[in-house]
Amino acid sequence: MSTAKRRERDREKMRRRILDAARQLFVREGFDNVSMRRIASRIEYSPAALYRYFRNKREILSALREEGFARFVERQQRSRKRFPDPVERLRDGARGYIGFALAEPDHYHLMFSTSCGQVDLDGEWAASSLRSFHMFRDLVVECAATGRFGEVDVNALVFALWGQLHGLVHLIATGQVAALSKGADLDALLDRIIEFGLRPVPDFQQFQSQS
Amino acid sequence: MSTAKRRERDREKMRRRILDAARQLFVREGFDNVSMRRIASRIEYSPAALYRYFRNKREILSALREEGFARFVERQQRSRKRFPDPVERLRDGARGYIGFALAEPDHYHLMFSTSCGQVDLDGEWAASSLRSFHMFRDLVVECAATGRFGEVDVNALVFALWGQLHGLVHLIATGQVAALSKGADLDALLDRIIEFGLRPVPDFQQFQSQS
DNA sequence: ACATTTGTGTGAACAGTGTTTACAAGGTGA
DNA sequence: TCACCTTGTAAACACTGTTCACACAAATGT
Repeated sequence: MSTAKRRERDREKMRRRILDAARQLFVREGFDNVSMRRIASRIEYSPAALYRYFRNKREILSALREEGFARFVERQQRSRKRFPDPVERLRDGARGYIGFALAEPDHYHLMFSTSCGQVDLDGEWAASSLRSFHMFRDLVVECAATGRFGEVDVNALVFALWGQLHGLVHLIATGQVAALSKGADLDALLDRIIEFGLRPVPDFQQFQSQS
Repeated sequence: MSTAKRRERDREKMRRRILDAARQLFVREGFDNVSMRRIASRIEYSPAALYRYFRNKREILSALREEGFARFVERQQRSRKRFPDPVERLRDGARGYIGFALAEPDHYHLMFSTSCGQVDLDGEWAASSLRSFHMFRDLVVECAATGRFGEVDVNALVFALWGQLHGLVHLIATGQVAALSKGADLDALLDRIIEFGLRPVPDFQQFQSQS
């Protein structure tokens, strides 16, 4: 009776072991520089064993990405509760995004950089990625409603802000910001960049000053 | 006497043939999915022959990237002459950058996407990439001088604008803009995004209206 | 003219890759 | 006890990037 469930658990345990081994290796050496044989030997199994749990190497990466997105969404949603002002949340979200890329570069790279060669909008990606996209979109809609960004088309605003964040994080994650602005206070610099990106439109009147 | 020069020319011709074959293949199938054997067979040589002209596969990619950057810089410098106003040039540069990514996705991908796995700041990249970075930086400095972007630190401004552009192009190049905003007029959307990204700071007075 | 050096192309091999397959062992359910 | 199903494996397949000893031709030195 319960053997089925125990076997299910064992199976999940094995998947975990594979994923953990794979993540550690991928992160340290990059997806392409890690072979199935290495992953297998790290958990002391034969290479073919991995194929009982994952269809192929890419599927291991996909599973790790999925986990990364889950962690990311969770992290962002925690901040969501704390700030009532949507712009404040956007600011915090940007910091969180950058912080995530800096604090967990392993997950970040797995999620966004690894295997850029293939643009994969084939389902697997869509599932977890679309969720965070919609989260972001909703937030931007709220921000647009404050008038801070003028009458701009929401679609344009979404891509402008998303692209901005995405690009900045990319520059940071690839070390170009650090390399090209040596000696500067990185945290302060990032705050200035974020603040500039969120600057209100010229004719924005902030009428909700405390009262 | 002239035999040396002729041999040099022949050598260059051979390099060209290899590069052309490699580019066509890389672009269509991605760096990792193209083998040295395929490149070789496409120009009807043995695989080992390629190693007389390039140290390894990565060096072929590097050479192609170099060419891509040359084309890019040249294209941007042409626009540079046409517009006296730096902000206008920035706008045009952004359009040019996006246009380049859309019109020559092969070069674009070769330059920015391919082989993201390895962050390569090892000389080869620095040479051609730094040039276009400095071009961009100079332009931003000019823009900052107009006051349009307020008193913001130039460094922050550079990364804010660069990241913005970089991220946007990435979203476009990976098809996410097209996919997520189906049916919208892409050109108009992009213009709105660019315009939003270049919006002046709230207290900017445009005192140079014609006169 | 001859000998020698130099450059170019090659087949075969090496060490590695992702993945498949035929097969063995062992627990599960009837 | 018997069939079944899952898990693990060694061996193989068809690749990969790269190297090397070797052949051949053209350029050079004498």
